[in-house]
Amino acid sequence: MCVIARLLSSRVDRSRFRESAISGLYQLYQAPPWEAKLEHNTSESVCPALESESPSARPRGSRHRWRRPVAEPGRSPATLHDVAREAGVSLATASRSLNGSTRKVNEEYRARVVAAAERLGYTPNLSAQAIAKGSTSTVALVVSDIADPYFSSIAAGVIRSAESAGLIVTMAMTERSAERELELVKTLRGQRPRVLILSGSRYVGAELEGALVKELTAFEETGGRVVIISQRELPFDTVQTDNHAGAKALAEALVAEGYRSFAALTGASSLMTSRDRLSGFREGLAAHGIDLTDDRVMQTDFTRDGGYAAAGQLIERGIDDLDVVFAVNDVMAIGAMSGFRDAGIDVPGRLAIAGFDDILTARDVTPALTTVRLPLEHVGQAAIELALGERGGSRAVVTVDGAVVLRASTPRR
Amino acid sequence: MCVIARLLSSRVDRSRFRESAISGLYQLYQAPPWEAKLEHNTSESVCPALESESPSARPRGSRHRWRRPVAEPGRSPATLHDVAREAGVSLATASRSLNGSTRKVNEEYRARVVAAAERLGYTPNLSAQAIAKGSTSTVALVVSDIADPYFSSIAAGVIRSAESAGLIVTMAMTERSAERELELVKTLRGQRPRVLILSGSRYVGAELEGALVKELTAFEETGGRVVIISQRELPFDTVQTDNHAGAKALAEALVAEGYRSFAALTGASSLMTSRDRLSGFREGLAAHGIDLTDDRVMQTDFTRDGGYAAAGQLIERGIDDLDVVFAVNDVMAIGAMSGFRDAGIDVPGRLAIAGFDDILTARDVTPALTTVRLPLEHVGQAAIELALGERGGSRAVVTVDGAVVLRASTPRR
DNA sequence: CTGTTAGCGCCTTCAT
DNA sequence: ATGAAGGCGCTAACAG
Repeated sequence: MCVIARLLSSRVDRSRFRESAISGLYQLYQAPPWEAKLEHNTSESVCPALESESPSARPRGSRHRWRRPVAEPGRSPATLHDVAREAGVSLATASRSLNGSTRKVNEEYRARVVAAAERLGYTPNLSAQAIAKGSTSTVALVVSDIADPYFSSIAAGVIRSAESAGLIVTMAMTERSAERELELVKTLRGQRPRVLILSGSRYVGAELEGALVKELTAFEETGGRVVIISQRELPFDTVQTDNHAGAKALAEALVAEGYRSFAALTGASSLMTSRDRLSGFREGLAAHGIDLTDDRVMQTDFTRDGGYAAAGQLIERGIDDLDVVFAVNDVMAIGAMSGFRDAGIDVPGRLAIAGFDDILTARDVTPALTTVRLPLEHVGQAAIELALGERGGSRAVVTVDGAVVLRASTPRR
Repeated sequence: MCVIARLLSSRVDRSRFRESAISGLYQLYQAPPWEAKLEHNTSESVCPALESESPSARPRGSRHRWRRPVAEPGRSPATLHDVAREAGVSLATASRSLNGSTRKVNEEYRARVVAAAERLGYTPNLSAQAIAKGSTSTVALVVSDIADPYFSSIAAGVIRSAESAGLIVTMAMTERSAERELELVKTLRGQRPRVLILSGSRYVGAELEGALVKELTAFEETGGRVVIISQRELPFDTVQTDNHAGAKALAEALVAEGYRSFAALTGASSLMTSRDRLSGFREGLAAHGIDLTDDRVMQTDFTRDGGYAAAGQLIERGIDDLDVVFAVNDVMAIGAMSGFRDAGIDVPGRLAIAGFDDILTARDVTPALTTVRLPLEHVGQAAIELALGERGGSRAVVTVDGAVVLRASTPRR
């Protein structure tokens, strides 16, 4: 039988992981974080993939090893030099026929070189090329958390555009820490990327911001391009989302739909994105004479789990006087939705809910989520275009507007 | 008013985008793909973020430019040489005090160097370091589509682990094309990464596989590590998910829950992941004397939209004889769920549904999705550990098992 | 412990 | 059109 107890004791899978753990890193498997996440959803049961019933010949969840003709791993990659020698031409000719821009090389030689390269499995060493010509073809992208659909959509846009421009993308995660962000920027600068894109909310009154700006400025002064995605607080080219106007529009739309009593779920007060959206929402309500008082604003993590938790807080506070909850982003809204559902509160029957971003799954939850649509992939694309466009003597700011999307989570009332 | 017509004509946002489009790339904004996606969900209405009502001073959705003291962008980054000179020491000393492993340098000199570096905003050129010491500190990760939560979770695991090991991750997307995958591997090899991780389903009978294996083998023979995530078809270290057993377990669990009449949604028959899961599921049913005939297997895209479309196909075929639908992955299952919902079919009342993977949002849809849990972040982590572990004379295969998670989408019946 | 000097793999004038 | 040689930024022997 499949019982909750099995899951909560988390014995089931751990044993499997233990076996498959890489020596020396064993402790990493002791308490897999993904198991911890299960705690707030106790209405599920887990079956141990029925191994007990399938006495498979091959042991599962373990690490197998068998002989393989492994080559001496000391050999190093073929170099241009090797190719030139193999083709019986000079280094310069090889270089020219393989990567040189203006083809001024005898077709026969060229063919010989290409053949030799093919034979040797030659791939130009990008680092060497970078250092020789003094410029790379990489884009460095910094996001808060790639597992968050907001960022993964933006990243998809960035990567897609970058690739079609022949650029390689390197990515780093700040885990929403300003310190880490600064540190990452420093590290990434070492790559001498052509472009450095910083995605993720800016912080208010950030003391590290000075250092960050300094770092980014230095990068820009030495030929790099930086693009910020989110707020226009930093003095660099920016793709900005109009959080304030979007939230305001949403508020007004909700009022138009008949809602009168609001609550809001926000992230840390230091996150500008959260702040702007809340203030915009407030302003929209105020325009219709509705005051969103502080006791109706719950602050939690800017994440799905934060939203889930906030739902609990709100329930504790009492929801009798509410008819709709606005979460400053979709993942929070969806988390809250699950929270309400697990608490037996009907959405949207008892409480309507709205978010912001229009992440991919917003339309797949039930009820489908009312939100402010942001064309996330295009934001990423716009960032690349901005970076690759000619650099004017001035700063460029692209403002992307949101569009309110009313869905089933906020029915007319 | 906000009416569907506004959305379908897609005039609303396009005008905004037009303004914010980067010159020369205008056409990219002509028909934003994200608008196209709206078509199959006609039960929503979009408001134009009320700009008509807010005569804001600053024009929205446009590109602003204003003067900025832009430095001559010709300057190049400070080099170690510069630092050494500035500090009045030799190149070697500077190198040693900044990056050298064993600190064997006079504390006073060290301080001087560090100060000079700070003053000059020096950052070591990673390319130069790479080429000088003959090894980089990057991990190249290839995924099908980073916007897919399955891959973004794996990527998060990879990035997190890599970063804590001091490695930088570069990422590329195949968009599920075998050709592109091969091409990307060739390009990425040029980075001379320490590790090359290939994520995403393998293909059956892939004619390009030979070339891919050749490329990867060459990479490995010259000191690189390659790790495959998915199937064990390729002769390299692998983190494998036991798709067959997981799907089989799910099938048996569903039978145990009282289900008797099944349908399945699969991806392209060339995708091993899809194939394995289907065959496992079939086997699980067969064990209980249930035959999943071909007319009950719908083949579509391995994506959310594929699932959505398949729901339509299934409805057209008729669902009277079905009581549960198994989709070979969660995004398809969730897409199908939306498809059924939009068609007015009650899930799970009329039709139950189950997926595979346990992506983050599986528990947030309503009803929460029954699935086979895969510890995705840990898969990414395991890949890094495998790659960074000592290289044995043999191939390593880590098999990650799934655990059936029964949720509300498949109530006992 | 510090400085000098070769390279690392490649591109790019500069002659030829 | 081709080849020889210098240099990109840095590290790693090697002397001192």
